[in-house]
Amino acid sequence: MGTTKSQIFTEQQNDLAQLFKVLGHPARVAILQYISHQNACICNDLVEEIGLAQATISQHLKELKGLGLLKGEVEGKRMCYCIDIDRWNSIQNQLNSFFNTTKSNCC
Amino acid sequence: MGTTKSQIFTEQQNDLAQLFKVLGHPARVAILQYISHQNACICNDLVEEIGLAQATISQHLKELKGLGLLKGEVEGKRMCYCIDIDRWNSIQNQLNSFFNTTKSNCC
DNA sequence: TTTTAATATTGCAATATTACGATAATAAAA
DNA sequence: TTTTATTATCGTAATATTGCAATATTAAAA
Repeated sequence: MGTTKSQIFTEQQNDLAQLFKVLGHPARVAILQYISHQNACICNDLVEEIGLAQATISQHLKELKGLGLLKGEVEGKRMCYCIDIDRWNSIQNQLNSFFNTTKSNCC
Repeated sequence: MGTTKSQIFTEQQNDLAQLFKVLGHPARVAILQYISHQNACICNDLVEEIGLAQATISQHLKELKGLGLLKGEVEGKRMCYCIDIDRWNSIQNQLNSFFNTTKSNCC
């Protein structure tokens, strides 16, 4: 037990839940908001800005990268993380499609 | 450790993350989809439909209720769970507002 | 080459989540 | 009133997540 029984759900349901799950942490919400207001991002800024340890920030960035929401570019010894706007839009569409199809049949 | 450091984030960030988090489980996605296609819902149907134990389904329903997404009506010895459409729309708006404000400043 | 700075990875402790059996609670039916 | 059916709650086991210190990695700077 303790493990989500993914095999009993459709791929679409698992994917959608995964999207929500990655966005379901205030640090990751804050990271996305901060990056979007900088037009660029250096990880060390985030450590000061957010107030979590460097290792923790790096871990959260990894999850956002895993979803394809962030793309990282090496700039010397720094990393510049940016939001992948195509992926961003595609995810927004997926979520809206879920909301719209669900509500249209609602009692 | 193991606990999210909510106190370092804004209320808005915590609330938004909480919304995403509750939606971030395939069983809860499946429950919402199933309810919306029934126009009404009896918990026992869900147990058969989803394939998780009754106690587990009841727990997931509780989380969705906690978010205000579901409203339950007692019908004799049954519960009829419905999606609260106002709350549903309000959550969809919150999410879209997050997506739109974030992307508008993106690099 | 050595040092320095930035980021990633590893290992671990603490807490949270998921799932389910057992049981309680509730209300209709017999 | 007793039984039956439905849903909620409790207790617990298994796994996942969060967070951080320590360390590794990488590349520029000295």
